[in-house]
Amino acid sequence: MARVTLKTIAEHVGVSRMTVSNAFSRPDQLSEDLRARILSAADELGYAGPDPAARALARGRTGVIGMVLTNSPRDAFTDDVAVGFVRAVAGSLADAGYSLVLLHSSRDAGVDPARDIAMDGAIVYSCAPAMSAYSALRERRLPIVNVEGSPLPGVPDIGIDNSSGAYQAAKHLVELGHTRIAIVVAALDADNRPSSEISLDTASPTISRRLHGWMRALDEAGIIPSLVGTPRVAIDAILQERIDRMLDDPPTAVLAFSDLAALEVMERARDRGIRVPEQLSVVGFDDNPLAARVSPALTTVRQDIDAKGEAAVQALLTLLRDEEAGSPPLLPTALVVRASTAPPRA
Amino acid sequence: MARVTLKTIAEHVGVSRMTVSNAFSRPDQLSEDLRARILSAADELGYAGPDPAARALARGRTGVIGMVLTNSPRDAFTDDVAVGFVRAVAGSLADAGYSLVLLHSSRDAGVDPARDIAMDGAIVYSCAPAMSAYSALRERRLPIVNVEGSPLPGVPDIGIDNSSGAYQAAKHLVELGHTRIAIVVAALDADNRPSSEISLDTASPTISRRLHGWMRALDEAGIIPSLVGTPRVAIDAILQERIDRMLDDPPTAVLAFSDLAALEVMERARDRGIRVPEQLSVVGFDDNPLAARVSPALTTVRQDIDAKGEAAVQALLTLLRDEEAGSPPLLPTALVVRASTAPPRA
DNA sequence: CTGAAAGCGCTTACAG
DNA sequence: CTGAAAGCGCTTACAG
Repeated sequence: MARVTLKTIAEHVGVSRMTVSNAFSRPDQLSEDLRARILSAADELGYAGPDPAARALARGRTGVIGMVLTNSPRDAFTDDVAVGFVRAVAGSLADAGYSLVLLHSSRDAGVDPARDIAMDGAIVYSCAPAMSAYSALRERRLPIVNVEGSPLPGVPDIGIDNSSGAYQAAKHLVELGHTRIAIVVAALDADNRPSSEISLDTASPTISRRLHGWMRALDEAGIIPSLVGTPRVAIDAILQERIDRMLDDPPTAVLAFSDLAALEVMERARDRGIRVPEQLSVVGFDDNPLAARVSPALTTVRQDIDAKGEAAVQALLTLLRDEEAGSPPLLPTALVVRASTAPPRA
Repeated sequence: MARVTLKTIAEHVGVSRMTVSNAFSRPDQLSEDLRARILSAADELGYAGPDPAARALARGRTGVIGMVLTNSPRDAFTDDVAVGFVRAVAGSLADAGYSLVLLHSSRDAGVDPARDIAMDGAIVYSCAPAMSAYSALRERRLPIVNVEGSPLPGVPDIGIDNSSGAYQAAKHLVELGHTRIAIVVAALDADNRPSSEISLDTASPTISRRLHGWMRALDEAGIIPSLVGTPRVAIDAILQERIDRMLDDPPTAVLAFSDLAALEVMERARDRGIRVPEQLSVVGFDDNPLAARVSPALTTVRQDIDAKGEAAVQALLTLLRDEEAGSPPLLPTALVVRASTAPPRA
């Protein structure tokens, strides 16, 4: 049995293909009675509706929006903040009738989703401008929105105020009286070295901005922190080992690039009998739902991930309407003081 | 400036459109030299490669696989297990050169992704067979794989052994000597009633199987548990309130449908000064990464979510190759005893 | 309210 | 190694 198409239905009912098309896509273009006859014939013949691929070509619209994540989906989905962002974006997109496709960066088999997947636009999340997916999207002249990335000419940027949040976090430690402070980051290769001795350049725009905020507050207080980091973008064995080394001669306070990293520090401190916050203050970033749950509850910097997702989708929808979309102001961040920070012991 | 297509390049170079097509899609079909000329002309003219929508129509293949989640992406992504599954599937799919599109169930604006998005196949996760997305996919005769769902004729099923895992969990409590046991679930409306008094029918196949396992072990011991549940599929205010009510006159042990629900019970118990495990034993399900982290560490049932994702993708790839794909055996589950369970106090 | 024409941009056999 | 023909299944103006 050949495939059932508009044509099959048209011949069956005795009308033209395009009347059948109208029956599905523009109900107001034909009489109710004729439409009912067409629909019931379609049903009878097992026709599920116009073929989406053909429709996409003819209409020039797919209903799909792509999302480029820093790494493979496997890595990205171990990061709670990234997951929260995907969730918010998928939700807002669904409200607008779009579906979200996850674009991996292929190094693998000849396929490059950013180049080969049919879509109407894309959201690029926390990516270095050099990423190949990025250039593929730009070459296709697809509408794109940049989230927590480095600014690119002509591309709307969405992001939180990382720098100000980090500044508040570091300032909080300074005000508590800490002077021996370590900073724990990813995407930066640093094994317990003073910040004055190593380059603060990192491939991650987000971490770069947080570093900037922390350093500004510490600079103001004349404090030179030590840096603990891993070249990878996520918490890995290298970082864990370096955190351990840091705890051999612990600072009195730690600024971590994420709540997950902060928890990592807290757990390792606990294993060694270093008490938080009495002996070690720890500040996270993100306000992961976990942060309020652990004990001691984590002092951290809150960001509104739902708002970020919504803002990214709104900017993209504006672009899809062929309107200009500027970059909205940075979304606010706020220090949330809980129980993991205290003055250093005398 | 008109859009740049194969034709533009062909005219520019002075070859036919299909030679240009070959340059991109079948490099072995033309001389290296000609191909280089074509590619550089394309580059110069700003041609990003064959249009994916047109290609999809001509090839009958999109490179996209859909995923239907129980609810809106917003709900699904609050569930760690679902997120882990999406992660595993997206990863395995990427390895095979496919991208994952998240399909929401529209009740909203006329679009129904399961009907309207171009894709090569779909994975249906933990859905009731009645879901509209389901029937849309079937009508389109798309290859589909069913995960943690109710069996459907002709559709491969992937799932873990929920029933056996739950049996082990309940058996563990029985062996510790518990007789006053409560079961906490979602997707089942039950406000602290004995299991003998209410129907165990639930819309969730997963919870239904877990219930079956728990009840079997308890039946064997002659124990009638009380049931605490909410009609919604996720933890909500109703469930929290009913858990609170349960703790007014607490059992000595709780079987929870997920680790998150177990944590909910533990937190509420702590708030009231009910000690876990001394006064209340708690068993979760899933072995969420959190489970080992909380204190006391949670006794739970482990499932291998990565294996589940990989199995689903393998089954779908088999179908896409036009081969028969049967349902593999249920993936194993195993009780992991940690610190949240103990014998009841004398 | 209905239909004939042109086109969306590519690929798949098939010839030469 | 290269190209002319047919087709993928639909939709968009435009006439009538």
